[in-house]
Amino acid sequence: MTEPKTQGPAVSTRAAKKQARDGKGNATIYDIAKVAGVNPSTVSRALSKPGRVSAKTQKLIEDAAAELNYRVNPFARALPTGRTNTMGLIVADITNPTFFDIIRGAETTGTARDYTLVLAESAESAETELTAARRMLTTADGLILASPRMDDDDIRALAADKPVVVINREVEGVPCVIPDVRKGIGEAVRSLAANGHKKLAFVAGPARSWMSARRWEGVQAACEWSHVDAVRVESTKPTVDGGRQVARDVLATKATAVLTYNDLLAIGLMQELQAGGMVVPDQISIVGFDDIFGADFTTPPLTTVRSPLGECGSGAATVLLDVLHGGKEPTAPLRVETELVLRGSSGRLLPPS
Amino acid sequence: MTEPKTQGPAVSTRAAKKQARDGKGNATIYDIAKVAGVNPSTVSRALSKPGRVSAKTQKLIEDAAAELNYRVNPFARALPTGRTNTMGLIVADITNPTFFDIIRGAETTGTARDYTLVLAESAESAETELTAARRMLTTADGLILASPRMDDDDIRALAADKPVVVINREVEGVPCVIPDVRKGIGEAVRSLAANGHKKLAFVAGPARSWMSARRWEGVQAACEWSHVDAVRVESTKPTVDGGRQVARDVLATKATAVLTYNDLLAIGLMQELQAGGMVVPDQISIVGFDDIFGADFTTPPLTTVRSPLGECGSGAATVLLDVLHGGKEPTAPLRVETELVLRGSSGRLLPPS
DNA sequence: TTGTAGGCGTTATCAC
DNA sequence: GTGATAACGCCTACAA
Repeated sequence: MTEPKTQGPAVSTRAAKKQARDGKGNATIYDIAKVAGVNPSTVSRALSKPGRVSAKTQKLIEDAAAELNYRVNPFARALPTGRTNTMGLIVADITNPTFFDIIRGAETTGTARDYTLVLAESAESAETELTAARRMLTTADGLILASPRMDDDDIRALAADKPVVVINREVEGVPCVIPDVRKGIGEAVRSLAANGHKKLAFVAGPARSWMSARRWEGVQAACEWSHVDAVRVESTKPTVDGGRQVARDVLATKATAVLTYNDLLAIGLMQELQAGGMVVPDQISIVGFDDIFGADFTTPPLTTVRSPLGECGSGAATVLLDVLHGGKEPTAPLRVETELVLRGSSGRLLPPS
Repeated sequence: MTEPKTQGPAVSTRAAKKQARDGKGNATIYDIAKVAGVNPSTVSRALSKPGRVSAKTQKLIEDAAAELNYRVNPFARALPTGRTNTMGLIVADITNPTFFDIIRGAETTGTARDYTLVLAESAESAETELTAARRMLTTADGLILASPRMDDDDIRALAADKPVVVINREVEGVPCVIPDVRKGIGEAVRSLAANGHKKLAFVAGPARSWMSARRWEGVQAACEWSHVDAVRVESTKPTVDGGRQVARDVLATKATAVLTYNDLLAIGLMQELQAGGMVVPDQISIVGFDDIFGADFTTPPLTTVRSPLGECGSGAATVLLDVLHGGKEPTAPLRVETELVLRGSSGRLLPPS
């Protein structure tokens, strides 16, 4: 590198490096054993379960390991044990910001406990999802499924193999982390009712989405309680574009307030309505779901029912790791709370002038 | 296990499953060999490199494998070969949408070539980044570093071990994928100049960011060409919040147009300026960088210099996989083009009324 | 407490 | 073209 003629730089060095330490690759427990003057199995014990070895030898071995810059070979370890210190996470759509916080939450708590996160995307397809899940389970110690689209039975089949935790959906017999939508939706509907709204439209999400069904139930219940009419509108896809497309149907309902399956739909819907000359919230109130990144970029900023996504991700990871470490599988779903984030896109209806 | 009392559901079933196939775990090439009546090593050959075995035996083996529902054990395979069909990706901040598209691009092209993506975050710390990178390299076949913060030498050290590809930064001797900022910045500055702007402020990114330096250079060059004054303003962090904080300094420059290191800064800056009563773009034009998710949520929607992030991710993955498959390391950086996305946050300056 | 020996599932290097 | 056999690096009874 420091020499004049730097031709194929990295490649050649790579080969050289491999040849270090007497022509072998990385240091092994055998090398440590030799240096420390003990048996390889003692090294193994000292390095995996401290305490099963005398303090003296322990130190001897640790020093030798440090000196040789030893690092375990994960594959060699995985072969007999099957454990890889790895957890898989499958999301429906990597670019959907809903999952960003989930990913981060899982990654952070995983890393904190020395687990690596392996990520895959299902592209909103139940089939791709199952394939990815199967593939991951061959190498990962456990799996987190965020808003899975596959059947309950498929999920249970996976869970029968290795620990699985589901986010945003309840599957009997499998540990789940689910936002409890009632509080947040209740707050949203009450706020809308207090502002004089009598009819509310709910823009639903994907048909296979368990969460969409729960949210619709929650909306109906809250509306009944607050004496508000609730009508349901179907969307084509849970994206900004889907929100634009559904605008026409929403208007047709004559509802003065809209609650959408997620923020993306809300943002698209708002854009389309505003483009059509409507004033938000003077002529129509819009409330989203999740409080994703960017929800407050809009004008007016989006009122939304926040799901603590990061908490879901870290909660799922925690449950998974606990089970992996011999803990019992939680029998009841881990519920996290939702809350209304009141911003500018909802409010009092202005009388038509 | 198959008995009536199914208490802890998943757990117990899991144990049962493990016991299938004569008490052993999954089918191995030995099982296949037995069924097909050949030697295990022949099975190995047939399954890994088709063609080294007679067509007849090949079929025999494949049938047996299918029947036994055989799947390779990645660890066993990795042990002798060291290959894992895995590539690592390290990003500075998982929740920064700049990286979303990069992640997706890498994941998609990786999956297409049967590689799994392993993800880690450095939390904007050079140290954490290096640690994560080292850890990944023990298990992954190669590494993609997106906007790395560590030293060039550290990167080269990693690259000396296994193939590494860098995104958003140029490191001598290491394959890189970098957006060429000149075109996009040129378009932006010319557009601003055409709208009568005479003085432009550039809000810089992190001091360690290679990209920030390139963008500042590009801005200076383009401004010189267009006879526009360019002044540089430092930011505390490349986030929405950082954008808000820098607003005061930006105003102090008396510049009528601002180009920020990234969209996040631009959005925060715009929010703060608007909160202070300024009208964008009538009183000040704002142009961001990257065209991240949500850049068009703002009012006015953000004008920005788009970097093809997804392309960067998939390009990096492609380069990495090519090298992994025996290709030569590209000697020159892979350059992708930037372009101005003209939206509402930039335009003609209105005379003070 | 420590050493011995066998195995985890695959690939690679030989012979045949 | 195919079969035997030795690694690969670590774990874990079992024995000492």
